[in-house]
This record gives sequence, structure tokens and C-alpha cells, in this order.
Amino acid sequence: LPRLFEEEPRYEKQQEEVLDRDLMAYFDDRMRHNWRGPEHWKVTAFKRANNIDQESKPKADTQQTTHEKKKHDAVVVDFFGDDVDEDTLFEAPRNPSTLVKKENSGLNKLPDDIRYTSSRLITLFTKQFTISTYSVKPQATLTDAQFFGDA
Amino acid sequence: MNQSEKPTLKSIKNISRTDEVNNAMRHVFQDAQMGLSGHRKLVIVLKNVFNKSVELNQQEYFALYLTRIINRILSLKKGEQVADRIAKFCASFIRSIVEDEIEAKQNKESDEDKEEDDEDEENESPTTMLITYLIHHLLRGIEAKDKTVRYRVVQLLAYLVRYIGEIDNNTFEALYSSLNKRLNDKEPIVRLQAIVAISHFQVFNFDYTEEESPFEIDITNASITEKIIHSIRHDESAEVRRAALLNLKKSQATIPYLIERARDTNSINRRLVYSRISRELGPMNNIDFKNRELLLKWGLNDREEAVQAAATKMLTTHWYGSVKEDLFELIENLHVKDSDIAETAMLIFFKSREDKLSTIKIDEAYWKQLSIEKAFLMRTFYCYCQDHTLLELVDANFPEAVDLAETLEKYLELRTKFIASNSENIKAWESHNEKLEVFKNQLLQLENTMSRINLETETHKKHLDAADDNLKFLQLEEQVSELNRFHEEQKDNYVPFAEKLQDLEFIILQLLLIANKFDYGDDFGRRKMLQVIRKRLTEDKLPGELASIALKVLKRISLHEKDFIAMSTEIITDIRDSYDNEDEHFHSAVSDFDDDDDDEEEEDEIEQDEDEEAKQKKRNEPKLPPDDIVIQCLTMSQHVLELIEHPLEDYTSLTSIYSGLVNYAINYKEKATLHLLGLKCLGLFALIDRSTAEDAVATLYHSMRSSGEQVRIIGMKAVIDILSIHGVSIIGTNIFSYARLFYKSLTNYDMPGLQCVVAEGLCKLFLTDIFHASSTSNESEEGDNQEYESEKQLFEALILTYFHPLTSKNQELGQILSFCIPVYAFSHPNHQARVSSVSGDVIYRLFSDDEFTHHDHKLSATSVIPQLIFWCDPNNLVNLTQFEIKRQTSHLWQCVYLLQALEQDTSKVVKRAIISNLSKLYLTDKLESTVLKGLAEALEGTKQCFEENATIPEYQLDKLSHKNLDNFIEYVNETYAKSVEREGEEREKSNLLSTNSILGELENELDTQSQHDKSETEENVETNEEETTQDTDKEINEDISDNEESVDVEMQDADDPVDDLKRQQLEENLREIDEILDAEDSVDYSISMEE
DNA sequence: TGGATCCAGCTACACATC
DNA sequence: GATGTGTAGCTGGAGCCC
Repeated sequence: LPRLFEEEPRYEKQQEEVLDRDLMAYFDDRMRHNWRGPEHWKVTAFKRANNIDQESKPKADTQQTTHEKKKHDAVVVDFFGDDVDEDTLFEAPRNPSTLVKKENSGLNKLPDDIRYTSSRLITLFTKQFTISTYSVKPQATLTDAQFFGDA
Repeated sequence: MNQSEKPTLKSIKNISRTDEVNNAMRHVFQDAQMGLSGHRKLVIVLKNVFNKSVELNQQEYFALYLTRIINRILSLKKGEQVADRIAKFCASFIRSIVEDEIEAKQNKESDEDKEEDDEDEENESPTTMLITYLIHHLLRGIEAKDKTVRYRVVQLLAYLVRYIGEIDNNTFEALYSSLNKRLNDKEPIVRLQAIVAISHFQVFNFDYTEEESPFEIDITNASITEKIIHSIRHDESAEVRRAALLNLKKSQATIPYLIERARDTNSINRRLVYSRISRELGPMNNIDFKNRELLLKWGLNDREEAVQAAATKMLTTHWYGSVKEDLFELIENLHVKDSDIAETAMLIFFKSREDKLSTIKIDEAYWKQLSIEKAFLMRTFYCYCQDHTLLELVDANFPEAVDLAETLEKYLELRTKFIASNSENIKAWESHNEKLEVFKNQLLQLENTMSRINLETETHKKHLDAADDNLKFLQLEEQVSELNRFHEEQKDNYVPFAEKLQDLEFIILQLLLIANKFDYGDDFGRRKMLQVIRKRLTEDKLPGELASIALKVLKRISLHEKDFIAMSTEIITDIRDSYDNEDEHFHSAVSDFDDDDDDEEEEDEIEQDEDEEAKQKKRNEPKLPPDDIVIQCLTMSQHVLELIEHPLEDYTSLTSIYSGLVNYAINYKEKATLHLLGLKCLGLFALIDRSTAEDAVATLYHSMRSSGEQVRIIGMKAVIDILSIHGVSIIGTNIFSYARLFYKSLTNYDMPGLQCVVAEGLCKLFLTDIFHASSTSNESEEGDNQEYESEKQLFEALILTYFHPLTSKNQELGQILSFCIPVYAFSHPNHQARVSSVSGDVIYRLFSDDEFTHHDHKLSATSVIPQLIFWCDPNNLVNLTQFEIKRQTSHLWQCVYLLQALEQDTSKVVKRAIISNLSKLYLTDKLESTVLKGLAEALEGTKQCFEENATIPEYQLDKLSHKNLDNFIEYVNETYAKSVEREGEEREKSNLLSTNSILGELENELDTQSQHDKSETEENVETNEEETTQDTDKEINEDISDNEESVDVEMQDADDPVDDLKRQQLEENLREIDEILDAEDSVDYSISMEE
């Protein structure tokens, strides 16, 4: 893929394809999640964009301490100790309704997935024909990082 | 025995006091908590202690001590190993004593056979006593305040309920109703355990149809299943639903609910349906076709790879295995004729079972005698081999072209004969079809009328009584039920015939699909195929899908496009001519329409003369050809036009026939099929001929304005396609009308289908820069600006539609925009700049404009803002090097617009959301120091604004927001400092010594420049021609949305390539930032800032 | 068993409501 | 003032694969 190593963006003449094959595959992949609309949108590749708290944490260290902590934390019950006060243990809530969840009428199902693809985005509605771009601008291609990274 | 001595079997024998029992028990549990491995031994020890207590007649003390021991683990949180082990240990112990008791009973029973029966049936056994005691104890805590206590209680009960066969009815009733209540516990972990517990009751028999139920509450197997089903569907916790999924009894009655979870929002649950539940359901035939189809459709298309993989495995391993690896049986079960997923399933099968490809053998005998399954396998196998260039398999299995053509001909001939020998059935079908047509016509007319009434109501503010039309709708409903009766009435005659015909046509379709991909190496075969296709297309009156594929084959085997057009024209002419003998009028009718062409072209004004139209119709009335012929010709024309790739040049034959047919059809507004086909063909025709397109857009525009959703969708698709092919110039100076139409359609939530089309269409036009290509057009400056404003408003409307509360009701629209908006933004820096330029307006309007705020379920600022920021993040741009990404200004500009929204009268929630998201903006020291400086100053201004308004509640920030804002300001200042430093170093290295003097000159020049043009990014440098003053902007700024005038704080993209005026650009940018922020107080925001 | 991933719960805080 | 609700960021557990 020689294109990857070209430094300058390529400026294309009119009537070129909007997205090339690689780019379509790239977008189809990237848009795989977050298809359900704004209320279900989640940040995915956001960390990379966040340049403020970018100091890399010494991961190994923290991991070890948590690991150790986990081991040490193991609780052992003393069955010879004083008995638990049952009145406290079984104490009822002041308002019993706080134990009840609100009724949910939803079905917890995904909506029908129309599986929108980039090929549909660059194809006409009424026939199988790819739309061309009208402007004079560099044709979109993947950046190196995108190709080697998440692409 | 003292506390330090652990009990042994021997020491237990010596126990004589209850405190010794207690001590022994504590020891056992002290050990049991350490691990599962010792449990077997400890169970024996504890059992001995229990038996000893029974022996001493102190079993109630044993029970008491046991509950005290258990109390100690009830407050241990979920995940605490110790508590889990103790719970398991209790379960093991209870199981063990229950088993012992059963064994003892059996032994006793066999003894009793010899002796007389005892009387102790009535008495409660020590084991039952213990279990009952334990249950009552635990039930005391089942409604405890502490969720952990409830969790542990229900967990223990879930273990115990497996061994409760002997408990009394009252205890059971108390247990059952308490557990039932926990199905609605606030805490998911409690509900989950309650599901597990209640699931065990499914195996009990609560059949009280013969006898009276011993329970006072409703306990039946059906009610238990019902409760689990309620949880599997409605519980909002994925883990609870999972527990219900895994524990619900698998039966024909529950299958639909199990299958339904293949669409669960949780991907683990979906995967489980395929990996585990499907196996538990047994052979694929245990599930009916409809549900199998759903499973495949959902699973093979799932967004999660893991789910897809599990679904693939289910198909290719479990189901395939369940039909003993018989591929034909598998295909038979797929019901290929009625299935939408069979093809995908087959291709996935081939891909994941490549080992089976070589076992497929297709010889002469095979393809000479095709069943639908054989034909389907042959076709999908062929397509798979072709797509994966498995040419050896193709050569080994598939016939020569000439044989394929002959086979195809054979089946086509079979079809013709079959139809000919069933004329009665055909008549029945035709008459049914006629009724159907009448129905469609009425529906379309009614839809159009309703739409017109709505339009008139809106435009003239008249209230029209639509009662009449409602009545008509009711009448139509009656017709629907009548039409639906057809299949019922024709059960014996037509239905079997239709099925057989469909089988034949399905086989033909498979052959055509092969022919469409076939390698016509030998010319003899090609010519044979050509002959078959041409003949059959002309003579056979093939149904839509077959005709469409046949035409594709024709195109494939034609010499070139011109040849294809000539042949198809001839075919359509022949179809028409075949009826010439029967109806002389038809030919002349078409000629007449040709003559009408001129009239038509004159008619592209907005107001069409209804009388003239009617007159024209009348004139044509006597020459009417049979509708079905016209429809057939038009359908063929549509398919032909769909296949033409090149602009129309001198295909006059095509022009004369199609423009005649098309105009004829369009005028028949009361004939649905004809009218809609006419519009489709008009649109398609316009795509290959610019002059047709010019008229077509006007015709389509009028049709849309006065019609219902069906017509509008067809019209909208056509218009957008025409714009995609010919550009905006095709609509001349009328851009405003069209923009308004687009806007109205986009925001018309009564026509959800139309919304989808226009949203997708606008995205296409923006993505391809067909919209916003103003710099290349030759329109006047004013025209340019109007176009620009219309497009800007449309773009903002698209973004607003994505976030609109009502869009959650139009799933398809949401999905389209979820895909298209980010693709648009990420595909070019200019696109990203455009998104950032509307960010401020979007936020302001979403959270302050009544249009958006008065709905329920509206989105929060904390979810909207990160999305806007994500779309504008330069890291998401394609096409750029890391260096270029670091120099992108989209986030910087977005920041300016966000600050603007921050300083406006937005609510506190919005302000906080903006501030907390500022840290997500990607601003680097590779940006020019001048713009960073501008941003830093803007931020100071914002800070000041907050100080000045400190008395207003909205401007009183909480601690965290203060900190976040200060951190961000500091970050920008640091970045600015670094940038200055970097530029200094670069200047030193650079030998371009004249930079300063150039800058000086430019600064002077800047002062004289007009004050309102804005530009974006280094690549885009504004040219003088594009300058406009603020005043001109306002004068021509008509608002397509009927709202107040829109604010003109906008960056204007220019498409000129990079030149060496970067410095000027940067100065501009800096000035921009100042201006935008200064303007806040004085500018009259369109988005009406109601006080 | 360990690693990667996703999800849900936890905590701290702000704010609304009773 | 107590209580409930909503949010952000973190963390640990669950289910899976190898």
C-alpha cells in the first residue's frame, strides 16, 4: 500500500470517488458500535484525543499493590466471637417501599438494525451507482496511525 | 472438649451437652470457610454432631446454633469468598442429611413391607425440622434494610429450596411469596438470587386441576413460569435476565421468550442464546421456522463479533450436526424460498466449513433435475466459488454456458406451460390483483388528499374537516379484510398452484443469478444465452424480480451499453407491439404523448393548471392501453434505466418510448402503481439526461408538495439522486425552495420514512460537497450567499435532528444519522470545521429552544457535548499525518463556540457540562501561537463574564467546575507558551528572514479589510471575491425554518488550495475570535434569546 | 491459569425534594 | 437536614478465550 507512505495529501480532480475501499472498510468498522443513536452513544477512542492528563501512570506498580491488597483483604470470620445481634441484622427499613424497584415496561431489546454502511452512503437511492465528489480537495485516505492502530 | 480442640468423630461420640454441640459446630464452620476442598469431610463431621444432638434430643439447639453461625455471614458483601463457601457448605450439609433421610426411609419402607406400618408418618423428622427452622429464620431477614443481608438470605434460600420436599404448606407458602416479592427487589443481586431460587420450583408439580389447591395464594407451574418470563423480558439488569434465561425451563411454550433474548441489549446474553440455549433446545427442528429464521437473522448480523461467531457455530456445528451433516436437509430447514437470511447463512457456512466444499458434487444429473434446495445450493456455491476465485471447484462442478442456457430455457418453458394449463387460476389471480390495484389507488388518493388538507391547513390556517376522509379510511379497512380473504378462499385451487409456480420461478431465479455471474468464455454459449433471455423477456411476461435479473444478464452478455439499450428497447417495443393487434390505440397513444412533451416542458411553473390537466387526461382517455401492459413496459424501463451507467447521448429510441410512457403514467395520479412507476422512471431518466433532469426536478417538486408520503419518498429520492449526479446548478436559482422542502421533510415526524430519505440524502450531498461547493459555482455573490445560508441551516437541522427528542421514536432516522454524521465529519477537515461552526448554535437551541425542551426523554447536555466534541476531534480525521493532526484548528474553533454558548443565557447544567468537557479538546503547541493567544484571551473574557455576572445563579459555578475551568485556562496558557517557544526555535532555524516584514505589511492590510469574513485552517485561505459584509448577510439571510433570523457567527470554508498567505490567515483567525466574543452582547441571535 | 474485554457498581459530589 | 437522584471517573468482577 504505497499510499501510506506518501507525505503530501493527494489532490484529486473533480468527479472522484468520495471514499475509497480502505476508507469504507475503516468507517464501517469504526461505526460498528454507536449505531443506536445519540442516547446510546459512548466514547470509545477518546483517550487518544485527551491530551491533558496524558502522563502515563506507572502501571506495574499500582497493579502489584492492588494485587497484594486483594490477597491480604481476604476476610476470615471468627465463629467463636460474640453472636450477631439479630434485631440489627434483620432491621427493616423505615419505608418498606424503598426495597422495591420501579416497574420497567421496556423489553430490553435492541431495535431493528438497519445495518447502514458506507457503501450505501455513497450510492444513489434509485440505482446502483456510486456518487462522485464535486469539490477539488484531497481524496480521503487513512492516516498512518489509523491504519496501523485501530483500523 | 474445649474451644481449641477440633471435633473428631470420636470426640463427638462423647458429647453430652449443648455447649459442646455449639463448640463443635463453630469449629466445623471455622474450617469450612477456608476452602471447598475440606467440605466433604466437614459435612460428615457436622452430620455426626447433628445426629448426636438428635440422639440427645437437642436438635432444636443444633438448629439454633446453626442460625447463629449463619448470621455471621449474612452481612458479608457479594463476592466475599468466605460467605460463599459457608453458603455452599450449608447446602452440602443439608443435601447430605436429606439424602441420608431418604435412604433411611427407603430402607424402612422395605422393612415395613415385612412388618406393620409405623405411625411416625405424622411426625416431623429432625431433618425437616431443621430445614423448616432454617427457612423461618432466613425469612426474618428477607426484607432487611441491608441489601447484603437480603442478598445472602436469598442466596441461602436458593441453595435450600432444592431440598425442601418435605416442608409444610404454610412454610412453603411463606417462602414462595417472600421470594416472589424479591423478584422486584431494588437490588439486582437480590433479584438474581430470587430468580435462581424460584426456578427450582419449576420442577415441582403444582397441578391442582383434579384436587383443590392446598395453598391460599396462586401457586401453579404456569404462574411460576410467567414470573420468570416477566423477569427475562422486563428486568433492567442484564445479569438478572441472564439468570432467567439460563434457568427458565426449556419447552415449546418458552422458546419464543428464549429466542427473543437473541436481541437482548446485553451482548453476553445474546451470545448465550447461541452458545448455550440453542444447544439445550436440541435439534434445529425443535424450533419452528419463524424462530430459526429470527435466530439466524439476528445472530449472523449481530454487531458483536463474539455473538456472530456463536451464531455461526450454532449453524455450522450444532444445527448441521443435528441433521446428521446432510446439507440438503439443512437447506430444507432454512426454507430458502421464504427466507431472507438463507443466502447469508449459506455463504457463512461455506466460509466456516471450507472442509465441506470438496464434498459438494454437482454433475449433469444434478442440474438437469433441480429442486429448490438443489438450485439454491448450486447458486450459492457458485457465487461463493466465484467470489473466492475457487476456479477449480467451478470447473469441476459447473456446466458450459450453452448447457446453462439450455437448462434455463427448459425451466422457463416449464413455467410457460404450467401457466397455460392453469388458466382458471390465473384468472382468479388476475381478478384479485385488479381489486388490489383499486385498493392501492384509493389508498394513494386518500393519502394525497390528507396531505393536501394538512398543507392547506398549515398555509391558510384553515381548519378543514377531515371526517369524510376518516370515513374513507374505515371503508378501506374493510377492503383489506376482504382482500385478505382471497388466500383463505382459494386454499384448494389457487394456493397450491401459486406455490408450485413460485417453486419454478425460484429455480429460474437461481439459474439467472448464476448466469449473471457466469464466465462466458465461449461465444457459442453466450449467444445461446442471449437468445434465451431476449426471447423470454419479450414473450414470457416475467415477474418483476426475474425480469430485473434477466435484464442484468442481458447487460452482461451484451457487447456494450449501447447494444444493451438497443436490445432492451426492442424488447419493450415488442411487448407493446404484441398488443397492437388487440388494441390499436396504444401505439398512437404513445405517439401522442411524445407530442405532449412540449406542453409538459412549459408546465414547470409552480401552479399547475388543474383544468388543463384534466382536459389532457380526457383527450387521452379513449386511447387507453391496458394498464397491465403499460405497467409491464414501465417496470422493464425502470430496470433498464437502473442499469445504464453512462449519460444519454443519441439513444433517441429510448427517449421516444420512455418519455411517452413516463409522462403518460405520471398524469394518472389516481392509478397508484402506474403513477408511482412513472415518477420512478422520470427520476431515473433524469439521471442520464441533463435536460430531462431540469424539467424533472420541477415536476417532482410539485408532486411532492401535493402528495402523501409514498409519492414524497419517491420524489425525494429522485431529486436527491438528480442533485448527486448533476449538481446544485440543476435547480437554478431555486435553491431556497428546495432547501425549504428538505427542511420541512426532515422535521416532519408524521412522515418517518420521508425523514429517513431526506436525512440520508442530505448527508450524501454534504459528504460529496455537492452542497457547499459554492466557491466553484458561477452564481452571483448574492445567490452564493443565499445558497450558503440555506445549506448552513440545513446542516444545522441535520445535527439537531440527530439530537431531537422525537428522533428516538424514529429508529431508522437515528441510525442513519449515527453513521452519516461522524463519517461526514471525519472525512475532511472542512467537514469537521463545519460541524464545529454549528456547535454553539446546536447547544444553545437544544437546551434553550422550546422546540426541543418541551419533550420528554430529551438528551442531557452531558451526553450531547461529548459527541459534538468527538466529531470535531482532529485525531479522528482520516487523510492526515500526525503532524497535520496536531495543527488542526477544528477543536480550537469549537472551543470558541462553546465559550460563546457558555457566556449566553444557558442553564447552569449546560454551563457545567461545557466546562467539564473542555479538557477533551485537542489543542497542541503545534498550533500557531497567534490563535492560541486569541483563545487564551477569549478564556480570560469568559472568566471575566462569570465574575461580572456572579450575582446571577446560572453563573455561580460549583467548586469542581471552577477548578476545571481554571485548569483548562492554565493548560491553554501553557500550550501557548510552548507554541511561542517552538516558533522562536523554528524562526532561528529558518532562513526565511523576511517573515517579519511580510507580517508587518499584512497587518496594515488587515486594517482596511472588511470585518466579517472568516476562514478555516491553513489549507483554506479566503479570497477577496468571497468577502461579504455583515449587512449583506443579514439582508439576504432568509430563514428556511421559519424561525427568526439566524445568527451569523460562522466560519466560511473556502476550497482553494494552500497558498502562502498563512500569516494573513492567522491574523484573521485571531481577529475572529475577538469578534465572535465581542459580538455576543450586540448580535441579534436568530435562535431567539427569549428573556 | 492468565489475559483481554465489557459492564456495573462504588464513591464523591452537586443538587432537588420532602 | 435527611433523603433521593444524577454524574464522572475509577475499579473490580464476570464471562470468554487460549
